[in-house]
Amino acid sequence: MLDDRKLAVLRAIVEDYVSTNEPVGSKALVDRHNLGVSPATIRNDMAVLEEQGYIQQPHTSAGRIPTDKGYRLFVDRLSTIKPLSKAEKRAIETFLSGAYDLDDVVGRTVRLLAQLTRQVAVVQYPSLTRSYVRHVELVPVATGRVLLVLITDTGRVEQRLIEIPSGLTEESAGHLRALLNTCLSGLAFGDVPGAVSDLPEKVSPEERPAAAAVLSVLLETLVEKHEEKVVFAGAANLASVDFSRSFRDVLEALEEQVVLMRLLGESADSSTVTVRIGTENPDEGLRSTSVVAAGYGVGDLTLARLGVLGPTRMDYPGTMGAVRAVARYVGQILAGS
Amino acid sequence: MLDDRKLAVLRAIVEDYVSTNEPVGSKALVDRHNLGVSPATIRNDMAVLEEQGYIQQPHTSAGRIPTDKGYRLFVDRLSTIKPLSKAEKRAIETFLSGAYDLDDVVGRTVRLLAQLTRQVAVVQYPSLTRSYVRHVELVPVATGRVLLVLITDTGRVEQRLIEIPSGLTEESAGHLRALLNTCLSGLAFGDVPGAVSDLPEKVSPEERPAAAAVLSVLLETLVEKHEEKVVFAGAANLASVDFSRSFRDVLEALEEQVVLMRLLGESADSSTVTVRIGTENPDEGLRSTSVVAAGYGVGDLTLARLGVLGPTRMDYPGTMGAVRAVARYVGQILAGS
DNA sequence: ACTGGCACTCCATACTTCCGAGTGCCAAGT
DNA sequence: ACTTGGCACTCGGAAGTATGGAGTGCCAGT
Repeated sequence: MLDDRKLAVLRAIVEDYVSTNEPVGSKALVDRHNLGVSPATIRNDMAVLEEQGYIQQPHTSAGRIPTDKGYRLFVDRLSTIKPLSKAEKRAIETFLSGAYDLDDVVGRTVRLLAQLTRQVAVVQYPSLTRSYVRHVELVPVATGRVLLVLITDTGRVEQRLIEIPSGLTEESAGHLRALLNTCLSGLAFGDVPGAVSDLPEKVSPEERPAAAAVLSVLLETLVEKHEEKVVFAGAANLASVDFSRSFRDVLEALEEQVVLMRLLGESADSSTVTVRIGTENPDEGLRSTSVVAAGYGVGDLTLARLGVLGPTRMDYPGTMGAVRAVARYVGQILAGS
Repeated sequence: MLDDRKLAVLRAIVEDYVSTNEPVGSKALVDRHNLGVSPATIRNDMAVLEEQGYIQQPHTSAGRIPTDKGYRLFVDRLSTIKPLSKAEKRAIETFLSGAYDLDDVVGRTVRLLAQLTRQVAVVQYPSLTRSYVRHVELVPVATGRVLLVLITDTGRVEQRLIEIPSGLTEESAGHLRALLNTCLSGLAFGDVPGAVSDLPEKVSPEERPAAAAVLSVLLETLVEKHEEKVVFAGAANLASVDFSRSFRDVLEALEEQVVLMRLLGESADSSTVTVRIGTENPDEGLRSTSVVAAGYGVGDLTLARLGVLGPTRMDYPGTMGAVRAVARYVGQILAGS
């Protein structure tokens, strides 16, 4: 259907269009890439490519630009992920190694990725559902109120304020804390509900209401609606590109946690880089953007995902390289802490 | 210098320009406001106002628009803060009352403020320097590593990972934790350095290196460079306005914590609403924006600041009303939790 | 199957025209 | 001493009008 030269032409069109941001014509193509044939031949090829839906012309008598389908083919078959330069790798290392807690790691990562790709970076916090409980803390903060602090093995710290109408003495709090810790330490979040089901029976009757309150909050807000946290950075980079859609839509989408989560997609294999192009995107208003994402984690375990959002007219090989590299380094950092 | 009618003219110009976004001429003025004089008279007044620097014309033979100085006069002497409508107040209450921890309060607040004013909202987390220590926690997370968790009376939870080369037994950790808590609980952050200076002497020699490590982190990253956290929301609202400067600058500024902090300014009196207009702004690139900010806190104590950033061409009375109202409600919420 | 030639299309740019809102100023009125 | 109507003037923006060039499709020739 598409012989080698036609594929080469498509590749050349994508590359030129990405770097110049202008529709590319047959003449320009043979000038810049040595294809060994004349413009007329290229024109015939381009006619075929257009018929198949890989490229299109904005107006009659203008050059061609790739369609989403064209980018898809390019990403799948015509390009390879571009490794970062030594300098870039070093930059990543030095930039990430100074982090002192999880918030800091995530914050640095998202800024780094934005800077590296000159696009909008999105990073998800290590998922709670795939983490393990390291420590549970109960801190009475006022009469009738207790702060539940939960620390995971990935360094994530979650807090919830709990109302305990019956009050809770310092002593009972200590008791309950000890119980919770022995019960939960080392447990995967998914196993928490089963492990605590019989806990109310283990405490004295007067402590039971408090225990129930704590447990209900624990299960409700932490386990069931396994809170996923996502941050982004580099929105300023959107300004340099002009989207067909007013990029108000894009900014709005970015500020919606839910959309952001869907954007990164379900984690397939850990370190595989996935690309979603233009209309492949679930979200309205992001139809003119592409998302390059990858999972990150420690060892085989994928903890969460991170990625980059940019115009469909994007340097896919370079972006994929950056995303892959950053994902790996973040995994290393997390493993080492 | 400026008689009453000239002031009325300036007020009318500001109001009209804010609502129409078009330079306003003498004819339009007398039509829309019943000033009781003819356009020619207004023209004379406008000439004076222009000479004094309160208004300017974009081009010869165009209407006038206010200068920064004009807005300043308007805010200081020609307008009063506009109270919110009942419906808006109710919206604030219901929206904020569902929050379950500090992160949630701040997150909701910033989104609420952005929605209310249709501009970019900025909220600072309750300042550590003005908070009190409620609880200190030490959690060993791996050999040689301890997580220091610090909880303030405002519900803020800070965490730092600490390397302890010599290691720390569960027992020593408990001991140290108890010491820290008795030492620091209830203390203002400003008083922490003094209170811990003699702490190393109170622990057994083998625990001393660990104690020193913990203290150095505590003092360094929490007290000295009293970490201030700021978040923003509503960047999408920037899209509807077109700034003279490419708003890339604005977005960049928004992603800089430091700039954001400076933006809100030093807290003067708690609930006074302050306005910084255009060039009064410290930051380059925000010269075409104005900031309306106020402190919030519990009782007399100002914990931090929040505000709104928008174009100088802004509905000051309305924005000031929204900022003031939200600041008050946040204070109430914090007081009640 | 490829290539050179050729007529055609159409976008972008630049240039011109034209209208009207708005101004400044002046002389007359109160 | 203000205020006002009148008037000439300015200038930006919209709409219309060339013009050039990049790019195309097609065809006949190799």
